[in-house]
Amino acid sequence: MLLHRNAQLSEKAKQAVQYWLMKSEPDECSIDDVLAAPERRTAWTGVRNYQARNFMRDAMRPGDGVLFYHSSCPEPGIAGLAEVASKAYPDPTQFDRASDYFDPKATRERPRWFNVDVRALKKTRLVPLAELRAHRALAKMWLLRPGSRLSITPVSAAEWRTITGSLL
DNA sequence: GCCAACGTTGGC
DNA sequence: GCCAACGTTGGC
Repeated sequence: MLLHRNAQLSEKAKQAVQYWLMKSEPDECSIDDVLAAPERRTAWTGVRNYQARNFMRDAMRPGDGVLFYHSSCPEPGIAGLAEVASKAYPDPTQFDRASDYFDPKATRERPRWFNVDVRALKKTRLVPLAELRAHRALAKMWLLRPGSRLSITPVSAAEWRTITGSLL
């Protein structure tokens, strides 16, 4: 019985859905753009920050929940819901000389940058950054840390519930 | 366009 | 390994 319960628990821990916030500049790729794309899906290429890369490469799993955030725009904030749609794989833009994201130090044998695919689920009302800041239950969100600029940040299950349950 | 906060690069 | 210089992010 004890063994059985432990097995169930560890299985549950392994499969627990994780949550993320991913920033995108709407001029480049908005929630509408992804919803309009084939299979409502896009490759999250172009991330050139090691911490954000590591989240994708080492932690993200298909099915993880994603808050789709619009940044560097007139109304920064959460604009939609999405999910991780693939495991991480080498970002093809690092090998493309014509790409802004070309990295001369990356090789196919030793890729430096990875990305996942993201599938858009729905557009939501725009939840402005100021509203997130004002919400006490979100005080510890990574996004809201002073000076935080990371384009991919973890979201706790409690934060996810707060946002999807009472803000959207 | 400003600027604060970070991250990266490269000389030493 | 230090650290100054430079580049980038991203809200305002």
